[in-house]
Amino acid sequence: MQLLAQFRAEIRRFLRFSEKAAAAAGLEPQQHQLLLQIAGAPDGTLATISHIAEAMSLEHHSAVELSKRSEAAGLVLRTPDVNDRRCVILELTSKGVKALRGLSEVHAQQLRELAPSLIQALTKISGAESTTASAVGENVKKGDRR
Amino acid sequence: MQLLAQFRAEIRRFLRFSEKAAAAAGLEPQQHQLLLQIAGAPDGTLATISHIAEAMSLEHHSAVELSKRSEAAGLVLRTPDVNDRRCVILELTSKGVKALRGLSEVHAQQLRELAPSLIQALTKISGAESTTASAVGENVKKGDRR
DNA sequence: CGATAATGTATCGTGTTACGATGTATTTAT
DNA sequence: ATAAATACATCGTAACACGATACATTATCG
Repeated sequence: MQLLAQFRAEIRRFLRFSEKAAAAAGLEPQQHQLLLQIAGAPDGTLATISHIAEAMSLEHHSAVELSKRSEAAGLVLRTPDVNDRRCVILELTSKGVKALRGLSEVHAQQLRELAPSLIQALTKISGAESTTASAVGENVKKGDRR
Repeated sequence: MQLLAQFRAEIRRFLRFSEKAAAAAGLEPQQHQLLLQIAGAPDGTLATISHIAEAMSLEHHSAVELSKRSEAAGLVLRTPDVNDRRCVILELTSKGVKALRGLSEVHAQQLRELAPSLIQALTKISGAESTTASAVGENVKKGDRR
């Protein structure tokens, strides 16, 4: 039980670090993720709205909105695909490239620090945590803590 | 570079699974996290607003608001601490306990499935990903994809 | 070949959530 | 006793995602 809680706290710490890093770089958190997924598109492919929606686990219209905000922020370029005129191709502007580079650096660094405890939590959970049925509500009577 | 993107996509998939699971149980995602962190408080301690804020990486006022919404939803109990009347103790209602139990079950299950690829991504990143400087913008000319 | 389905993107209104700024009550330190 | 620190609360604001809906383009099928 506490395993799950600890794992989530761990992940949340990472995400919160990420949010702050993005903000420090002048980006919204999701804009950073958009840049990352555009740059991280599989080799030989260009990012489309649908690809982003899939990679970011968003509905397509959320990806549309995100890409437009990011375009307005000068981070990405949206160009219609000439081959399939239903598609819109997303690419990074040089500003987007620079922002992403800096962010990727600190993120990789941070992940090197957090990886051990994350891996440990994951290992414990996938190994143990046979059931949660035992330990919900195993708290303590009011008064004797701290 | 793609390593980071893949790792984030992986995490996002898990979080999205979690959101859906919470919704299916009639909870908001953050309400679920609140329950989890209340139940997951360190042995011998009761959850306070500040503890939750710390565990969830939130500002205290966000934790206040979350706890109030969750109280209104009948999931948690907020009782003033008699020892330190600045504090508010958070506990699960039986409804909260039930919801959390079900959710923890499916989450542990899901994590057992996702753990391998998450661990793999983490390992690769903390090992390799020497620098991100190489592969930003290594995309492909428009036209030959898909 | 023309109607219909499927695909990809777009728009709008709505709700959740988190934050900063600010305020109040309680406890601790000097 | 007064100042400072701690813990919680309130309010206005903004990001973000979603469902519902719409429209254009491409695929498919009789």
